[in-house]
Amino acid sequence: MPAADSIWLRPERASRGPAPGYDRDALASAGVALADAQGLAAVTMRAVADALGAGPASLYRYVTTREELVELMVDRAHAEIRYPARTGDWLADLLALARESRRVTLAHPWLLDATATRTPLGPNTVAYLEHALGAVADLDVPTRDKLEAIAVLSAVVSALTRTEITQAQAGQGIPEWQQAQAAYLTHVASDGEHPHLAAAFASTGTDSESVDALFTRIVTGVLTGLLRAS
Amino acid sequence: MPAADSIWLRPERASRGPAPGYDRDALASAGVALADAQGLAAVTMRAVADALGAGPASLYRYVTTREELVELMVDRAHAEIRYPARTGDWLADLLALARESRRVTLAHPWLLDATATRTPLGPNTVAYLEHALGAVADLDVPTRDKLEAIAVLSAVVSALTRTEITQAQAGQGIPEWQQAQAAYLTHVASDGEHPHLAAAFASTGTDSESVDALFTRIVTGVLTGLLRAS
DNA sequence: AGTAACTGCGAACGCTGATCGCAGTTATTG
DNA sequence: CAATAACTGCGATCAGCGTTCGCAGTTACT
Repeated sequence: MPAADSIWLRPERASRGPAPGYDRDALASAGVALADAQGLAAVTMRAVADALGAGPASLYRYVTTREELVELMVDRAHAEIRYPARTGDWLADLLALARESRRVTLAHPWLLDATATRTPLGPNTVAYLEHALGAVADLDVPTRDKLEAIAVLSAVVSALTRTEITQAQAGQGIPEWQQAQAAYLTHVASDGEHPHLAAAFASTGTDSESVDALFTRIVTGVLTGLLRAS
Repeated sequence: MPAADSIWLRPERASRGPAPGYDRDALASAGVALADAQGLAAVTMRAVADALGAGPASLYRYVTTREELVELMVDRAHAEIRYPARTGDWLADLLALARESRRVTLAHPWLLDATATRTPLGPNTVAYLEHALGAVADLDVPTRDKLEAIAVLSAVVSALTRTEITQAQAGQGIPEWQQAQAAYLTHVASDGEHPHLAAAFASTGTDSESVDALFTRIVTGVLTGLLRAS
C-alpha cells in the first residue's frame, strides 16, 4: 500500500529536529518568480535552490518531487484570484470567475503549461471550485451536469487564454514555431486541395471586437449551451 | 533571419548523397509504437533509435529536434481519422468529427500530452481542420466565429476524453496521484468550510448515462451554444 | 544523558536532448 | 572520367536534468 499522500495532507513542520530554514511558501515564491520571468522550463530544482540560496538537495526536504513544487506554484498563483460577491445570477457569477481565471493566467502564462495535463488540488484551487459550485448552487440541474459544466468551462477558458497569449507574443516576440506553422498554413491554403481553409484564410476581416467582448461572448455561449434550464 | 521552416516544407530526400536508411514514416511509426505501449515519456531519441536499429545521432538526419519527432507522431495518428460523408447537417457532421477525434485519442492517449500546449500543423491535422471548416461551410455565421467554435470544440473534446481516460485508469491501473487528490478532496469536503463541495461530494448518484451519450450531450450543448443561428 | 527524528547539503548517479567530426556514398560538375 | 559537393550513419561526447545517498549538525522527547 503506497503513501497516496497529498502534500497538503502532510504536516509542513516536523515535530522533532532543527527549525527548517525555508518553507513551502518560499519555494513556491521562488518558483513563481522564475516562471514569470523565464517560463516554466526555467524552474529547475537547481535554479530554485540558487534563488533561495540553498543547496539543490535541500529542496527535497520540502517537496518530494519537482511536480510537487509546480503544484505549490499553481496553488499559490490561484491565491491571486479575487472572489466578487455573488449576485444571484449564476451566469454572471460564473462569468466573473472565468474572467478572474483569465486575468491570473495572463499574469502567469506558465499556468497553462502547469495545468495542461491536470489541475492539481490545493487550498486555493479547491476554493475556486467551491466558488464555482456556489455560483450554480441554486440552479435546478443535476450535480453532475454542474461539475461537467465547470470542467468544460475551465478547458474553454484555458484554450481562449492560450490563444490570446500566443497572439500577443506574435505581436512582438520571436516565437520560432509560429513562423513555421504560418508558413506551412499559407502553403497549404494555396495548394488547391483545401478550399474551405483557403476561403477562411482569405476572409481575414479586421477584428473590431475587443478581446474581452470575444471572451465574454464565447464563455456565455458555452455556458448557456450547457446549463440552460431545459 | 532564422529558418522558420516547418518539417513539412522541407524536402524529405536530399538530391545528393547516399539513400537514407530510414524515413520520417519509420521514425513516426517507431515513436507511436513506443508511446502506445509506455506513454509519451518513453519516446526518447535513444529508444526510438534502438527500435529502428539505428544509432542515437542518426535520427537528427530526419528530424531537427525531439519536438519535431512528436509532431510526426501526432500527424501520423491523425491519419487514422476516418471522414464520413457530409450529411448537410452541420451539427451532425461536427459531432461525427468530434467522435472520430475521441476515438483516435482513446487509441493513442499520449495525444493528449503531445497536443496539450498546441496542436502541430501537418498534412493530417490540417485535413481535420479542412473537414471541420467544410462541415460549417454553409452556415451563415462569420468565418471568425467558425474558427473559434472549432478551436473550442477541440479543447472540449480533449478535456472530455482526458476525463474519460483518467476514470478508465482509476478502474484498474494504479495512478498514484489520483489517490492523493481523492484523499485531499474527501478531507476538504468534510472540513466544514466547503459546503457546496461537500454537497456535490455527497450526491454521487449512479451514472446511468453512457459515456457516449454524455459526450454527445455536452458537445452538442457547446456547439449549439456557440453556433446557433441567431 | 541518551536517543530518535529531523536539518542542510556536497557528491554522485543515471538519464536526457543535442552536437561534432569522421569515414563512407552518391549525384552532379568540369 | 576525375573532382567536388552534398549528403549518409554514427561513435563519442557534452551540458544539463531530477533525484538519491550518506554525513555532520540540531532539536525535542524520554
